[in-house]
This record gives sequence, structure tokens and C-alpha cells, in this order.
Amino acid sequence: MGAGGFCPFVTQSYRAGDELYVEGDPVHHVWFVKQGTVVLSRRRSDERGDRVRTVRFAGGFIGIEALVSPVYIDTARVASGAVLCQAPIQGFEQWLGPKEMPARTALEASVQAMVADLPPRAAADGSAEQRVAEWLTHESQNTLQLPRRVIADLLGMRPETLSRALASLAARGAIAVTRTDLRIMDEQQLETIVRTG
Amino acid sequence: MGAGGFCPFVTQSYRAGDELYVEGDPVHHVWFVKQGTVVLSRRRSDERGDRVRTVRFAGGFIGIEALVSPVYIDTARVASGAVLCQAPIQGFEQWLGPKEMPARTALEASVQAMVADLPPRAAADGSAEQRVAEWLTHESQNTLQLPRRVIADLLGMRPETLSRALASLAARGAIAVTRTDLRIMDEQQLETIVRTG
DNA sequence: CGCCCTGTTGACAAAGGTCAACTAGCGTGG
DNA sequence: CCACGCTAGTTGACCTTTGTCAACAGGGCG
Repeated sequence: MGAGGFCPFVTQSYRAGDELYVEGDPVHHVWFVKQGTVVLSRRRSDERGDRVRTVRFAGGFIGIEALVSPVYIDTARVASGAVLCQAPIQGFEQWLGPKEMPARTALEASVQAMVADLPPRAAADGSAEQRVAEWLTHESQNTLQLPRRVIADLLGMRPETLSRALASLAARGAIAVTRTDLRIMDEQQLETIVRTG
Repeated sequence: MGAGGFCPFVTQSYRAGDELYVEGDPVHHVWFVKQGTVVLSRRRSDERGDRVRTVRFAGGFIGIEALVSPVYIDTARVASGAVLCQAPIQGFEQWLGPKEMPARTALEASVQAMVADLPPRAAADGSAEQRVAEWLTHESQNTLQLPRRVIADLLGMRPETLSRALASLAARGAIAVTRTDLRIMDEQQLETIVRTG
């Protein structure tokens, strides 16, 4: 029961394979898992089908990225028979209570962090060069000034491999690197490299 | 300001390299980042130093796993000069408001999911066999019945590689596998394999 | 000015991905 | 109820990628 004792959730049964939403869809609902398992997967950078990212069990929320993102960040599929409670975003937000409430602030920060952590970091997907290109296009702004050794960790590779990948991207003219500087020269080409290698 | 208008946070400046807490420490405080960057890292399974997992910027919370875990799940270090607000757990919980509040429920579920998602999945760390061993010891209970292809995704490897890793673990007597069944025979040995390969 | 640390480059080894062939369950339809 | 065919999983051979180890170079700081 939320503020004012109203509950926006509707309980419903699902069958294995049912798709709640697809990555990139505009957000519309949030679910709570009462029973069963829901599998969350994300597209591979090179469009060779999905890759399961994680699994949610009873007690978990699905699609909670709706709080901070205009679109869903994964595709959600019911793994086996499941019982879920569904609420439209607006009802969900109302249920949560006022935006200024501390718990809600913390929730949004936490979800924001979850969303931000995902994209390229999640796990090895694509070659080192592709991962570096993705990082450069999508989230290098904040992390560009961090030591290379740290960047390498974030991207799940060795410093040597990062160094080689950067050198290769530089050779292709997509970026300009020195050991103290890193500038993007051709965003377009980086995008291409992310997709095709 | 939390319930009753009280604020448990104390603002403080930190210098690059300052350590807020170490992975495994009993939780004691939660921080909010006002300015600067904090780096979160986790031990490698084979104890060869840390690996940076993610980075938090202004607006993020640090150590929020305190809500659902008795110990910190990473080591937090200030990357460059930073201004943080620190609150003891108890004050933080009080600030959040009553446990039954929807926003708080959602927050805890979200943090719980964050914590659960991390351990072995985070990124390639250790050999395929080590990652499988870790998965078997720490979180196979819930996911054991999922298709192998999904498990492979979660562990960041190909189904073929998972199959080989399982075969190898079976050859060493740590588990028993058929294509429909999977049982742990020697938990002890699995733990050893996680650490030493 | 020199030392130290971080990052770069090269040569090599090994882990895992890829492709292909094969097998065991399982469901479906005759 | 059995046989067939489909799919998930396994195994083998090969090859690419990345990790490893070592040597080296550039920058920053004392």
C-alpha cells in the first residue's frame, strides 16, 4: 500500500516465454515478481542476438529503470511460469510517494547508478577494440581523466590491451592519442567500429 | 532533510587516495558524493590485487549496500579531491523513513538486486573453470534449472566453453554432470578451484 | 637533474571462440 | 504408444584474441 493506501499493482500470471518489454521500448510499466523467474537480456553490440544479463526472482522489481530512463534498458522475458504484479509508471511513481522523500531520492540515485554501470562494462562483448570504441562514444566524458589502468579495469581488459586498442583506433584515424591525451577525431567511425569491428 | 527534518549527513572533504572502506568490512557509514569521483573496486578471485568495478560521481551514493548486506561489497577510494557527505547507517536508515514505505521497499529490492548481480557475473575474472566453480558455490541454487545457454551468458562465456568447464570439473570429481543434471560432489574442492584454478 | 611510475611496444603462450559433426532427450504426430 | 525429427548440449580441431612477461620511454615530482 502506498501513500493514501492505494495500490497500483495488478496481479497476473504469465507463461514461459512471455515478453514483458523489449530493450529500447519507451517505458510503460513496472513489475514486481511474486513467483517465478524473469530473465533480462541485452542486445550484443554487433547485433548477433541477445545476451542474458541477469535474472530476477520473487521479490525483485522489473523495469525499474523507468524511473530514470525514457526507454527500457533490457528485454524482459518470463523464464518459467510466473506471477507478477504490474503497475503503470505513473501509478508506480504515485505509489512511491513524493519526489523529495529521502527514500525516493536514494532509490533514484541507486537506479541511476545501475543504469549507468551497465552499458559497455557489463561483460566482455565484442573485441577489445569494439569495447573501447563503445566506451569512447558513450561514456568517456566522465572517465576520460582517470588513469589508463583504471579504464582498462572498467572495460575488463589489461592495460596493455587497452593501449593496443587505442593505438589501433588512432591508426584508423578515429581518435588521437598520446600518453597524456586522448581526443575523439571521428565519432562516426567509432560508431561503425562498435557495430562492425 | 528526512523525516522530522533531521539530516544525519556530515559534509567533509577528502583527498585523492583516501579509503572510505574495504571490501568485507562490516558496514558502518553511507556517503553521498557532492563533488569529485569515488572508485569502487573488488578483489579478484585469485587475490592478485583489486579490479575497479565502477565509479561514482556527484549525486551518487557510496556504501548503500549497507541496507541489505552486513559487509561492504567493494573497496571505496577517492579518486581525486572530493566532497562527500557521510552518515552512520543508523542515521541513514532513520533519514530514509519507515521500512514499510513503498519507496524504501523498492530501494531495498533494487540494492538487493545490485548486490546479487555482482559477484561472479561482473566481468571476466579468472578462467572459465574458475568462474563456473564460483557460480556453483555461490549462486547456482536459483539458476541451476535454467538452460545451459543462459548460464553461459550469465557467466560471460559460450555454451561450448561452459560445457568444457563442467566436463573438466566433473573429471576432477568436484561435480557430477549429465546433460540434464548437475550435482555438486565436493564443495571444498570447488572453493579451492575458485582460488587457485 | 634524476628517479619513479605509468604507459607503450614486442614476442610468445594460452585460453577461449568458432565451426562442424555428432548425440541425447523431448515433444509431436501418425 | 512408438517413431521420427527437432533442439539443446557435447566433443573435436583449429585459429584468433588477449593475457603475460620483459624491455623500454615519457612525464611529473622531489
